[in-house]
Amino acid sequence: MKSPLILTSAFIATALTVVGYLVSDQIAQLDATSTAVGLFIGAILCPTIIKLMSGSESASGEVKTLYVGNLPYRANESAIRSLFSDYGLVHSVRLMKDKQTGKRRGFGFVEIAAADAANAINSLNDTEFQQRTLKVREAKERPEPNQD
DNA sequence: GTTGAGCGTT
Repeated sequence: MKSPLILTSAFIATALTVVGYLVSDQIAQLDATSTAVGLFIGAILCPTIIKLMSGSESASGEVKTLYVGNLPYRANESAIRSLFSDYGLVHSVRLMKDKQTGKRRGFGFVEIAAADAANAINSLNDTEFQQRTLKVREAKERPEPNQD
């Protein structure tokens, strides 16, 4: 999962070196060919870098954010992830904690595949989890684009 | 170490 980041960093470093070399070459010679090559590489690098940066999530498909409330304080993210993994492909789990005390506030957000989101909600909402009734709904705020 | 309606940070 972290290999693409390393490859991307190495790629960007190499790209910056090439661009810097071409710019220096342009300043030294003011050659039209090196200018064209620099512009060509720049035109190739920009979309590539942007695609590498934003393509890490769109490659796994649509992801929907779910709100999970009434969680037991003893519950951890691993248990929630394991619970939702039985009904859909879980992308990430975030249990919100108080920024001042660091204690758990009893609710969190689960990013799951949009195709399995409704299934997870209907299957886990108002169900018992560690002696507590879960509240599973769609997240009100901070949705990802492409929701139309 | 406690509590119990709610919608959030890199």
